[in-house]
Amino acid sequence: MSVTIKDVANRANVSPSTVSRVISNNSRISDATKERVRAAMAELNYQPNLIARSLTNKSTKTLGLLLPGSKADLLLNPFFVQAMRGISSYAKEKGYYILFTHADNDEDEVEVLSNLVGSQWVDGIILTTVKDNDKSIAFLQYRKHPFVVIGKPDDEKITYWVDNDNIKAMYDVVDLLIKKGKKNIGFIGGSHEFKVTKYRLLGYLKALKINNIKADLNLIYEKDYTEEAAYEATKEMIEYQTPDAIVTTDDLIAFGVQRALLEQGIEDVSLVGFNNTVISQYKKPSISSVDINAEKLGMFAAKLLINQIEDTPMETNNYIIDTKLIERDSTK
Amino acid sequence: MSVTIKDVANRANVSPSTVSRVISNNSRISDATKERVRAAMAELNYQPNLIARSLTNKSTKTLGLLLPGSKADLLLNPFFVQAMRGISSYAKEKGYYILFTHADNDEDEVEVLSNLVGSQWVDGIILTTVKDNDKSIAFLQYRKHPFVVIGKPDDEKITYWVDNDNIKAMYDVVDLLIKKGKKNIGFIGGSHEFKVTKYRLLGYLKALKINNIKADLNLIYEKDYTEEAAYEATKEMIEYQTPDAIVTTDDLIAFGVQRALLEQGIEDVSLVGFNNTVISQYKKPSISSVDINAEKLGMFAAKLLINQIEDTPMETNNYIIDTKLIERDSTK
DNA sequence: GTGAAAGCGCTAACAC
DNA sequence: GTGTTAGCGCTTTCAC
Repeated sequence: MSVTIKDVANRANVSPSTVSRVISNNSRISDATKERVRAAMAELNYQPNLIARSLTNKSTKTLGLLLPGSKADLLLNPFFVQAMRGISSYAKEKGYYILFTHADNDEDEVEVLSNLVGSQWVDGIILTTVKDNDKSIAFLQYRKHPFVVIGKPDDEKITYWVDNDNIKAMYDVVDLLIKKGKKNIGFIGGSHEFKVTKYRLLGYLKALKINNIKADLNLIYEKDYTEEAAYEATKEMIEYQTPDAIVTTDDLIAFGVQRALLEQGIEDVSLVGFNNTVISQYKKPSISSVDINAEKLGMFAAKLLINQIEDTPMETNNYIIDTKLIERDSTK
Repeated sequence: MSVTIKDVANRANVSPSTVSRVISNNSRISDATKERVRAAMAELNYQPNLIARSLTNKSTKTLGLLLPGSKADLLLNPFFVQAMRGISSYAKEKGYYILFTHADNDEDEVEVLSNLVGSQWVDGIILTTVKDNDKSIAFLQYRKHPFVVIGKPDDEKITYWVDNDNIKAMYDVVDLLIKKGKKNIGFIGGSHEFKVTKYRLLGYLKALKINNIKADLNLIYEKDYTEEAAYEATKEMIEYQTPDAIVTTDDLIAFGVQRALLEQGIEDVSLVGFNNTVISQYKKPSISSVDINAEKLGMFAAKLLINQIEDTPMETNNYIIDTKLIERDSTK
């Protein structure tokens, strides 16, 4: 049997409520008893039962982290891992635990959330992707459960979120390529279903427009988030016309593009990925990539969520995290 | 206010205990009332409060996953990520949540564990590394708290654990190299502090012995788990003598070795890593590596732990997970 | 400044 | 079969 607040109370010759007050550092307790209680706690090696505390407080000091279903490469994508690290660090600092869970597929996601929320197991939830018309966001909004998403949601005014400025990030990349003399720039993105694809496409289009280059729909592809889909898209694109640069929305996609290019013996096409994965620097040629600062995204997500849970006044409902193009041989 | 068991009871005109019985599918409840209660639950959209349930049951159906401190590359090492995936899948299937936490450094680790255990927040704990004279294991043993470790512990009879057969895995690698005609084989491992280093070194020594090759201490290094340390070790080793093969205990180490070799213009030294990271296949030349099946390690760790928690009779206190050498250009 | 008592939502022993 | 009751360990009114 573990030691409870009652045991401490007995030992210190006070009532349980007094012990509770000492724990929460309540002011109107005399220093003398405070000392006595603390001593008793130390002697008995008392540790509060957080479950019991959670039940009374209706707060578990736990954040739910939902990783998306379906994507087999989920945990292989360093983005999630780095984000988790940021979340975990900040949460720990603030005394929160992280409940880690994953959906088996897209349909499963709301189900998982419903259990998490309904069971009252977590004070808030962190979503790691945003889709068009996101069912999970809709659900959490409906349930009025605190949450934050990594990615810019539809209703950017209401929802709490953190994201990079994806339009600008891609704009800068394309603009740079144009300044370097590239004129026919292809775009290969992941599924349009993901917001991030959309915003990066917008940045691409914007850069073309400002530089008076007409967008060519035959140079724009939005397929799956896989190396294979990107490989196929590239082959198709090349059949129509070989661009002098290709920008992508993910390193994984860039890998597929590079494979297709090399196979065709094409060498002078610039290439840019996103997420700055470790592998991109080991490719031949090494691939330039945009570092999205995932750990910082995670940290600030945790921050927004915890502030929200604790009703800390906030000046904003979102944070924009800076990005940085890491140039390598593929854009030299 | 969320709906409680009482609300359901009122609605169905039964007592709370009856509702509770329906939830746990207790046998001696008439089908009629069962139906009525179920209907009420559905209408009210009732979801049990797991915190309350945990308090009475003294079980949270949550597993604590502790990731080690200090190592900055913690989450970058795909081993942990893959293991997490295996753990998470199995746990979910069995209705358990995963509480994810990390220590900031080695001293912090017992502290974190103590809080986790003392707060009664988790039913069991998964440790992801084992050290010589492991403080965390000692602590959990002392507290008699269910736990399982990934890695072979000192007291392999008592503790529950999963691991690869690291002696055999390395033995097979070295034996294969010898069969291929290599005679001077170097060993570069991570810190001796980690059990895994020790076992792999044993496998290395065993293979040499069986093949009547005398071990040469100048060809054996145990340093940090970093690319840099491996790079330095290799340079030192070469100064003494260039081996015709080098085996390592981690891909990261193999990368450092390869860098040193390439810099010296040495090309005919076979090289083998461990963990079969994605990067190893993209290196030039691609690096052969032992796949340790981390996801399976995680799955079986979860299995052992949950069985232990639920007092399911078990025929064993450990599982040995198979490994597989993935041959690439570095051993061709 | 401190204690008594009620209550958080659930389960389980004990009645009937 | 079903209801009554006590209790899990804590916090928090409300007394004094």
